[in-house]
Amino acid sequence: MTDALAYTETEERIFDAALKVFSRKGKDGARMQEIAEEAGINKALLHYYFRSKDRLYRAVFSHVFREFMGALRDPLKEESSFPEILRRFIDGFMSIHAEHPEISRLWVLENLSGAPVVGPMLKQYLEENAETAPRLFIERVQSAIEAGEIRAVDPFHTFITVIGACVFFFLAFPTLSSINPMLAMDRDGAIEERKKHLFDILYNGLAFRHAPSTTTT
Amino acid sequence: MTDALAYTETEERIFDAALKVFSRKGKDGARMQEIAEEAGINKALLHYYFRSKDRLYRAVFSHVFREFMGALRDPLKEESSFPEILRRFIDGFMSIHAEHPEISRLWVLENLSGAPVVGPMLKQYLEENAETAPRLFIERVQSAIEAGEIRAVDPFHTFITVIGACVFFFLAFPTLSSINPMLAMDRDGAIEERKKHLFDILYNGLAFRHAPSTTTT
DNA sequence: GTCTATATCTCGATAGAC
DNA sequence: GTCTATCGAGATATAGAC
Repeated sequence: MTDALAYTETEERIFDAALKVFSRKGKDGARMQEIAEEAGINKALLHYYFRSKDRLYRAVFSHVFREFMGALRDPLKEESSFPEILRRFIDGFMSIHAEHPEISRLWVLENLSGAPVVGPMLKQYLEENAETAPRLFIERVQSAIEAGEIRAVDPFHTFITVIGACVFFFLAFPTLSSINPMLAMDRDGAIEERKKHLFDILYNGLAFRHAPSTTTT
Repeated sequence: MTDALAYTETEERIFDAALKVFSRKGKDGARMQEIAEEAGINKALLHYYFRSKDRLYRAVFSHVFREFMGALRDPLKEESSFPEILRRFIDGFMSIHAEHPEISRLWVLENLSGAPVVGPMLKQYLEENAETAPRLFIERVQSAIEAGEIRAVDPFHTFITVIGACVFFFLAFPTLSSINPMLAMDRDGAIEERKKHLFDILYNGLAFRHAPSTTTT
């Protein structure tokens, strides 16, 4: 995170620390003291830079929001075959999470407490932008159905299924590691395995079981 | 929740209220005052029954844990064909969440903060019980593969995918409703739609695309 | 068992020295 | 810009009346 922003070094340290703590405990559960320690400074400096806990949270969340929506969208704009798009979408999505699992943690925490910040933010984003990730994904699925490339599935539910199957791995990582300790022992290997599995099961789930029913015009 | 427990009526009210509040804000973010108001009593009574916030949280979580693991396991013990088992597993899992979305919220919150309570609890549960939901699910998938009923997928990743695709719908419900307002307008209908979609895409994802490669012996 | 009142502590936020 | 010290609100938890 905090890649290309007009932040000083200290602001970045605070920002990253806040992201980490907020994504573990949520806005209410997070402690300013813990964020300060994580950033290697003291509480007073947090307020010097961000005035209040609420402003700090909003700054963190809105930045993460924009980064995330952009990263989700980009692979969907490429011109490729449907399976190739799907593969890149899954790979990209998993890679973002591998590096920054905080993003969807923060997002889910928002949802659990009724989405007070992300709700209005997303509403505005969807109104102002034509090419958003969910819309593009749904359009891609619809085109593929119309072209006879995949079965007639519900595009929106397919979107939820793909996202959910990707994200859940990171959301439930500690529990899943308790069930299968190999996950924690070789996290990177498990993520690569998971990318392959996801494309395999999901594309197979979308594809026709026998031959395509229509010929492409 | 709180179905067949030796709790008084007041204890149940506290219990349900605590589950609700903990599942929205997490253990640290939850306020005893809010739990008391939700239960229609005052703070002092919470401490009378459960001594401390920590004990209340553990009581809530361990009960939810047992209920949940049992409900997950039951459909996997039935004697049926693989697709029928899968369908019942998905339907049952979705129905539990439709009625009690707090369960997986609480579980995910635990994971986000490093699983301090569920980690040891799950470890002990897996050691003491032979027939647990993850184990049974994996065994079912393995048997189906060996019988030539489905493709040779990774059973553990398949478990994660099925669970994740089910749970994410509830975890991200507010966000998904922003994208598609129909979800919130007809929640029950959307859940039934989702059950159908999930079985369709996941079973199709597991099945052979052409004919089974081996004949059953 | 259930309440009010209060003790004690922790948190977010600010004041002020450097 | 960065720190220490501290205020005041709000949190958990307890005491004690009924």
